[in-house]
Amino acid sequence: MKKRPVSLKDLANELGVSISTVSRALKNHPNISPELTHKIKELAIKRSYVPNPLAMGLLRQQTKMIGVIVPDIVTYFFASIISGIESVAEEKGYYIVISSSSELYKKEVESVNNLLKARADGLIVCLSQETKDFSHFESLIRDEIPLVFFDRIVESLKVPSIIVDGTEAAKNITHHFYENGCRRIAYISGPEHLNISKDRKQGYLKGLTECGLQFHPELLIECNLNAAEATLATRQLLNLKQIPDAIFGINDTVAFAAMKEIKKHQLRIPEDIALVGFTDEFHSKIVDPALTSVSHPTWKMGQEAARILIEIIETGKKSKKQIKLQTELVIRKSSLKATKSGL
Amino acid sequence: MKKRPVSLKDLANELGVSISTVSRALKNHPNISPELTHKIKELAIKRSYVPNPLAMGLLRQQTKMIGVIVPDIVTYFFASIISGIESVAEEKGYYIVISSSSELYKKEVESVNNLLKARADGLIVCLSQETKDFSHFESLIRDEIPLVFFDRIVESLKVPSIIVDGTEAAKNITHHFYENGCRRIAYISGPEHLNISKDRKQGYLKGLTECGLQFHPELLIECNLNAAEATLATRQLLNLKQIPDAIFGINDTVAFAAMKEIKKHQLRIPEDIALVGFTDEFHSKIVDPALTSVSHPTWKMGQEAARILIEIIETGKKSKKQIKLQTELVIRKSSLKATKSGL
DNA sequence: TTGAAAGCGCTAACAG
DNA sequence: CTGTTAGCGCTTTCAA
Repeated sequence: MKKRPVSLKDLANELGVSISTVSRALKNHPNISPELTHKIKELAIKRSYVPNPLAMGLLRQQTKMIGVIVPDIVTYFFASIISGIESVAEEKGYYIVISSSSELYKKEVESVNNLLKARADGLIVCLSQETKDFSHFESLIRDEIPLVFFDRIVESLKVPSIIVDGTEAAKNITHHFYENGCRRIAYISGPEHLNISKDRKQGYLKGLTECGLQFHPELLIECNLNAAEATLATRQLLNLKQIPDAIFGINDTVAFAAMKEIKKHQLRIPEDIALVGFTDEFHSKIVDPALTSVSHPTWKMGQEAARILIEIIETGKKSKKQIKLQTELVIRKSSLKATKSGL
Repeated sequence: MKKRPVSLKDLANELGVSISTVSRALKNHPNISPELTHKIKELAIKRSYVPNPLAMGLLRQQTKMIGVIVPDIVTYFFASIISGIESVAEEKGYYIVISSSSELYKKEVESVNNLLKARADGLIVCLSQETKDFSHFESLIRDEIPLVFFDRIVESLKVPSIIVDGTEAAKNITHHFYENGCRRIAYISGPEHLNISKDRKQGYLKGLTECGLQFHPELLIECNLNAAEATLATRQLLNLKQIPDAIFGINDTVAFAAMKEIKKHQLRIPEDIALVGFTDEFHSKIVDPALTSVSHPTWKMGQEAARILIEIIETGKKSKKQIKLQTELVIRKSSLKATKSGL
């Protein structure tokens, strides 16, 4: 049985003063005599008084809880964004509750509801890959619960969001492939309804055009963002009469799966097929060959998301601020076909 | 500005009854007429009434918050344990707040304090690798805050814990190496003060003895649980006059680093050096060659930890239950030197 | 300069 | 069967 922590009342009783006096002294209210203030503060420390957040929350109608919904928690990408969120949350006196949707629409809805029941002050969300219906978010907006999206967002909803410039990044990848002598560049994309799939696809196509390459529909495969489907997609590419000489995976999970499948087919990376991923997971450096990937300013993404959310929570101002951050192509062995590039 | 959610009072006013009547009806108190009960419940649903957890918490002196402190959040091992914790927590009406110590003692202490301030109902903790002083936990115990350790525990404290049988697992690894023809088996261990280091070391030594192998002190290196130190340790092993023909890493992070370093030295895995990790991370299958590792019942570990903690929270009973789970050696290419083993 | 009282949302003991 | 009241810990008028 937990002991009851000391309350203002306890301190008040011990000193024979009123609760309000103690309350005031502790927040340096000018109307309390310096001596009393001092005495009260001393006792508070001695008894290790900590204000009861429940009582404060009840009074102010706020929990200081920020709900964070992510598709998964086991990738460096999300873990790092969460870290960023946490760093500013803590600084501002909030704590975060993480909820993983496991890429499932149903679990995402559940998470929203749970967080709502727990009276979270606001939500930071990255959509699950299944999510096509947004009514759970619309009702949040209706109830004016502060909400911020990141990475995978709902474009039709006027909600602040933090994204990266996936179009630019994908375009750069295509150019990088081209410069390394690749001419049949394949793209394993994600579900078409996700902004990240669309953006990167657009960049891919743009890059092809800029490089004077023709678009071959059979080189663009759409699949779910998991290893199993990516393996199948890769297999499909490798069974083409004319196989690609480069593959761009929409994320590193996809690229890792592709790498495995390419090796299985006795093809060399990058000599036969150059490979590039996206998001730059921890293990990009560990796989063999090391995977070229697109690193994201994840920490910053998290921080920005938290900053915007807390701003909305505390000022009550609505915002539709949309922040687009730039990424960086981290070139490693998996895409370095040409020797000319002095790398 | 968030709208105030509906309260019992709102419902009571709308129906012209008292608050307590509404409260009772909603929890099927027998003393309320069926019709009234029905009417009240209907309105509650219509207005989507949700009880205010802050008010409940204040009344019952509990937050329904479970604090979870882990060394990191980005490994599959911890992410999966957290999942397990979450599953039973949710079932029992608790939510969890995850705090990462980043393997830092200072951050661990901070996390404990934050969770304490937030009035978490209990804590589930895996020690940071730096932690040697346990006063922050002792004060928890003094205040009778329910506490459960997992994996890396404080043996001197009488606190319930969930661990795996690392001794048995390490012994099996040694045998596995031996059966594959290895005779100079090295072990890259973690900080000596951690129970996991000690347990596995003991198993390693036991295994050597059982296989009739001599212990060579230069084949046992103690390092911190990170890639940089593991790389150094591996280098040290590879610079020996007589290099090992097998390396056992205390976890997969260490093993991955070793793998990289071994390859760098132009040695083949497993032909020149067999390699085995621990915890069976997601990427064990992705690296080349696939890494033999020790898989943990992570989901179950999390569930058990949560179950025990909640039991303590709700019954107030003290417990020193110690659960030791078995692991499984998952054999992959990195350790299969011999062809005789029909695998 | 300090205290008393109301109220945040809820439950439970006590009256009717 | 239903209402009134007190109280969980805290802040904040309003009184003194």
